[in-house]
Amino acid sequence: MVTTRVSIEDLLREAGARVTRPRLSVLRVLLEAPRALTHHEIARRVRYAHRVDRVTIYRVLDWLVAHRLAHRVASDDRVWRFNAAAEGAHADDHMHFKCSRCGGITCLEGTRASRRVTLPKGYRQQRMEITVKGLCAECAFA
Amino acid sequence: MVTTRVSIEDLLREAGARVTRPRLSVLRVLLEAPRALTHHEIARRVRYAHRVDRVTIYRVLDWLVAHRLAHRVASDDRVWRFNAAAEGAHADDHMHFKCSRCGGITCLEGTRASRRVTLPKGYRQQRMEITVKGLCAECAFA
DNA sequence: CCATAAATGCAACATTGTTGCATTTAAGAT
DNA sequence: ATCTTAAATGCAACAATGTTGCATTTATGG
Repeated sequence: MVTTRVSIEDLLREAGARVTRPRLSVLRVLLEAPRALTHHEIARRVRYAHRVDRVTIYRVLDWLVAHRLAHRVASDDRVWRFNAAAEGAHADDHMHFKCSRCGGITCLEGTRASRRVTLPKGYRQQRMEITVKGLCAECAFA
Repeated sequence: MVTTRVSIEDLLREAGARVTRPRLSVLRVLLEAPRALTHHEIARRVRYAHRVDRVTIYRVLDWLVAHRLAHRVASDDRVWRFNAAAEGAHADDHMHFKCSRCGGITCLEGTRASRRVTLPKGYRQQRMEITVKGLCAECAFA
């Protein structure tokens, strides 16, 4: 995704936030990433440009998620991953893919993670989370 | 599930393990639980009877999973949960349900978590993990 | 009862994330 | 351009979950 600095600023401003260097950097990193990134990966990329505290990055990520500029993706390795959701139109109802070799997580655009299921008596269904496990193109090739 | 002490011993012995008090206790706790338990919940129940080190419980759980006497279930709260799999026949291919209020996780017996999905070019599918979110009977009622 | 490998307990460490609080700063007001 | 102030940041300490190294204890076969 190609995004100029100006439009990243605009995204933040439209959300009603102060435009700060940590926010610009984190959002830019997410927008440029081809897949969901962990806090660790984000911090590494951000710090490559300039120093930002880990706690600040956690808080920026929380803020981005709360303001729907990013998605938070769970995984079985107990580490949150984050995706940019610049368009805001990114429905939160698709499957995710997790490579069992490199651990990378990507959204499976065009899939639907919703289906009515027969639950035990008294249970109420709200939504569904589906993760497809396998090998990504790079790991399958190697 | 009703299980006598003798049969729990047999389960361990058949798996080729020494029969020790921590293993008996942990497996018994899992067999008696109506849903998947966290390490914390297991430790609390085991220690109610006698003192066992946390590390030992982690190692017993690892051992049970490796020997297919238990299943390990991931969740978005970054905490592993464990189910007894006494029959060994418990296919590892069903959906899970997670209550968004109490956090409890149960297996949805009779469901299948496998479906072929169209992946990006070069990707290879191995399996699928499906979690249905909602309210369990108790929380839906309250 | 003995020998021994396996299991346990303990302390220390690792990773991921959170909280409290003092300091700095973006952005509107002057 | 400067000032004011709430918002954002940085830092230190803490919390939860899980792992590793190693000395001690113990279940089991002989």
